[in-house]
Amino acid sequence: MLAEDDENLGFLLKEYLQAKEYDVDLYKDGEKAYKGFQNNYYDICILDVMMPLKDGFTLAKEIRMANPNMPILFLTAKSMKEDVIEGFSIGADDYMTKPFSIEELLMRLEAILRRTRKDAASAEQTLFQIGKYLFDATKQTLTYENDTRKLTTKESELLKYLCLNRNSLLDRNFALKTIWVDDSYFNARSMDVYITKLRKYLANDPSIEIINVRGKGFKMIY
Amino acid sequence: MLAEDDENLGFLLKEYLQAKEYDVDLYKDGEKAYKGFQNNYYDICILDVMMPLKDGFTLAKEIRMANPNMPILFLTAKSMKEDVIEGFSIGADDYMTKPFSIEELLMRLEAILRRTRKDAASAEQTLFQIGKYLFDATKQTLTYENDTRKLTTKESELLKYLCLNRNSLLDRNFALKTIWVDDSYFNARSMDVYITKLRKYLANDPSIEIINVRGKGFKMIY
DNA sequence: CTTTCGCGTTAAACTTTGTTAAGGGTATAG
DNA sequence: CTATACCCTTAACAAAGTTTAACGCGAAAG
Repeated sequence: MLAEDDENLGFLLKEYLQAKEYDVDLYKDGEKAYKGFQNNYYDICILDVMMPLKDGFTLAKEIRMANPNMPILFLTAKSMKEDVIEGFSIGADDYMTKPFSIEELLMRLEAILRRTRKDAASAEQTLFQIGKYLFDATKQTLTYENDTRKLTTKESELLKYLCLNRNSLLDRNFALKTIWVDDSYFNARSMDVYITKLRKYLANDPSIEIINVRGKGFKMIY
Repeated sequence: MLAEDDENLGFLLKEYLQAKEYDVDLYKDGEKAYKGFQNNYYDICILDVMMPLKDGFTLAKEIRMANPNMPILFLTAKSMKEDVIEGFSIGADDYMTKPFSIEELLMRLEAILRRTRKDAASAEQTLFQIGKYLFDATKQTLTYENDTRKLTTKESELLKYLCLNRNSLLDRNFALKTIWVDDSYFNARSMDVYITKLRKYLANDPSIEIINVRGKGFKMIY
């Protein structure tokens, strides 16, 4: 979503981004932009600050109210320090002052999308930072400072699912069915043994904990 | 991690960020920085581009090789368009040209951390100040002065709901259904046992009370 | 005033998990 | 073909978490 009241600049930006394979909707004032936002799903909002009817800061607040994670990039002639700071305090992801290089805008836009899409694509994630450890689920290695340890398949799978559920529960039966194929009593005990092993491996960083939730599963926090 | 060869600027930045409660390690050339990176866990890397021994771009490539998710912010006197573009192509999250406002740096840094920490922090409130106690619902810990006690899952859940209803009623049946899944007679008695436990844990600060509302539930006041 | 009911508290009973070590199977090297 | 190493499971006992039981008390109901 692109909200920009300067016709020339707005059109130019839209053309440029479309040439880069982005789908762009251009709105020429803050109110139209907000209506457009409500009726579409956008990956990112590029907002001019000074616009008729509703300014960019107000618009951004409303957008963030509706969707706290929506990436926002401000685009403005205001370069006063206070404005930049206001922009970021609203929760902007980036703030560019006119005149700017259109290529730089693209770069910044992609830097933001890279981050925000990573979370969505995280099912494929294979590299995890666990406190001071680095865990590579593909190579099945766990590194602490200079010390790299090779993990077995089961260790690695279990740790991966704990990572994917960071700070929330990894359901016991889910883990058993995915990693151990069936959730028998003995497999459950086997999983407990593996939890003990992982706790030992991760003991160097005391901020990492694998907490048991009785009857439900485990959660790893850090 | 802060890599900056200009002594004055480096020191100033470090001081400023430390005043904002960040832990900062300052490195004065690219090679020292890389060694530091390997031996520590950082949340973000702030890299000057022109540095002795190893420039910022090269350093960034090496860092990203080791950890593709590491947030990187470039800080540089180079404002040439090609440099900005090179910085972002390496995968930078932001790029600031000198001279810059130190407050803006902080804002941009926090915008990046906001995104990358999203899963950790955003979900819901997890930290509660209960009188002189500090309660962390994620870590399941209750701290009084220097003494930290680990809570069990049920203790922690119950205390969390008491906190969320501070000074107002936590409905008995609501708590039973959310924490104990069903509101049978025995579960209700179990909850009473837990209330007793929490009262004991919180006894050090007499201004905290968990008051029973006969037939309705409990309310915690402080 | 007496009875009933809900809650406070403690401790025992029961269930699940933690931990260590031994056993069993399979791949790899000699 | 045998020996070894490695991974995973099973066993056994210890420890922790949760529920149940029992008894006492005081407030509400009759």
